[in-house]
Amino acid sequence: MLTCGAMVEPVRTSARGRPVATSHAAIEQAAFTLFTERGFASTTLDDIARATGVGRRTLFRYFESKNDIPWGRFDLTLAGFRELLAGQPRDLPLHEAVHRAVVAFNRFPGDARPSHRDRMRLILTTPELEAHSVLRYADWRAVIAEYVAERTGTAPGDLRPQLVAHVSLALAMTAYEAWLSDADAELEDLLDRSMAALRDHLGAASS
Amino acid sequence: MLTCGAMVEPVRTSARGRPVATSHAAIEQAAFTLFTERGFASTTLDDIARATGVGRRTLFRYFESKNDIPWGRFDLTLAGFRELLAGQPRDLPLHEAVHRAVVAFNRFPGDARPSHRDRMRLILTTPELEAHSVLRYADWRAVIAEYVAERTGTAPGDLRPQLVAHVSLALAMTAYEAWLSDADAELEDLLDRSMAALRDHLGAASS
DNA sequence: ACACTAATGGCACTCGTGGTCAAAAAGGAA
DNA sequence: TTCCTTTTTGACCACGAGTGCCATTAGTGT
Repeated sequence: MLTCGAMVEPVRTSARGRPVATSHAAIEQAAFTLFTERGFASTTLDDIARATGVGRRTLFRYFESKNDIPWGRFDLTLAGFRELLAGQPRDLPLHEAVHRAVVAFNRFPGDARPSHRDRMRLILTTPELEAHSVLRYADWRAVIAEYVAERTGTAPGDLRPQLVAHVSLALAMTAYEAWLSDADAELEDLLDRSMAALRDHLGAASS
Repeated sequence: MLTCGAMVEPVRTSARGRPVATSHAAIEQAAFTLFTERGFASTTLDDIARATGVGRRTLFRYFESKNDIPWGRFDLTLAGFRELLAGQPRDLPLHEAVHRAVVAFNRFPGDARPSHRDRMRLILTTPELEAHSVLRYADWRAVIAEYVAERTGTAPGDLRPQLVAHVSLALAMTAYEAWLSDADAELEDLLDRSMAALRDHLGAASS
């Protein structure tokens, strides 16, 4: 669902003016520590500001809202997702291409696995975040819809692109939830198994 | 996605004590008028309280939050959904049974169509509401998961029930969004077409 | 030293939300 | 009628998220 944000700060255009006092990554880490200690709701923005050593007002220049903090720089990772889709072989069936890109998008280096899991657990088990996340998911879906539209010669808003986007998200969510509840399962396998379960459910041919 | 709330107030057990000053339906209607006039965000709870003629504090005894107002008494309609599922012939393939129940759940008497559409338009085009709605969707999904679990002899939390629930929601969302953007389309047709598009996408047999 | 620039952070304000509690408005019993 | 019980109401208060405004700060370039 998300790559860690790559932790790259968007290079300042000129070196003029007052230097920045913090970074997205710094805020994110300080906040995440507090969230796991006291819980998301009982951590105030004042707490996060104090922990980061920055004014409360400044936090809002890095993140649009408290709910956006756990997602990090998700927007940056969507560019990568777009590339993954574009890089799929054109002769692959559409559903296969989308599925492979989704799987690739959620492949993480082994050492990043634990933190990714913690992050997703926070997001998927905190009601406020669960709700807020649909806005991120919408961006993610848009990337898929665009790709499907391009390959089928339709508009992104048409039924087929939207359908594929929504269903792909449904598969990913199913896999993620299973991943969180089953300690030693591979996310990649779960994505495949979700897809297989869907085909099976609809009584589809083996592909 | 939702039936209008049936507008039934939960009968008071005894006629003692101070009588109620308003009802869910009254608040809902007053609020909806304001929402369409000034927009959701710029309508404050004070506005709604004033329009309904009750204290602001009282609103919270009828709805958990401002975001809950447009959904009305959705919880009550889920009971109906559960019955629709239970009423499907047992010899129907599972995917067919679920699909028919979803279609039936979203069938509305002709005269309720416009208001239902206005309500869904508000919910699906207001970011705050779009986000908040996932909590309602989760309840809706749980109903499906339970049914699938019961028919397949699994637990509601298992992969198959969760998968079917998520995908069913994806289909419904796709249909609803298409319904809102296409003035003269039937929701029922769109649900069928979404399902057909999914089967087609996966290269499934004709059923 | 001086101007310029960009980020910071304090202040004040609105609004949603929740806790507490006295007052209001009914019915029933003496 | 009068008092008691019951239940809802609504006022008051507190807290936290989010936002607009603006003086301050800390750099760079001349």
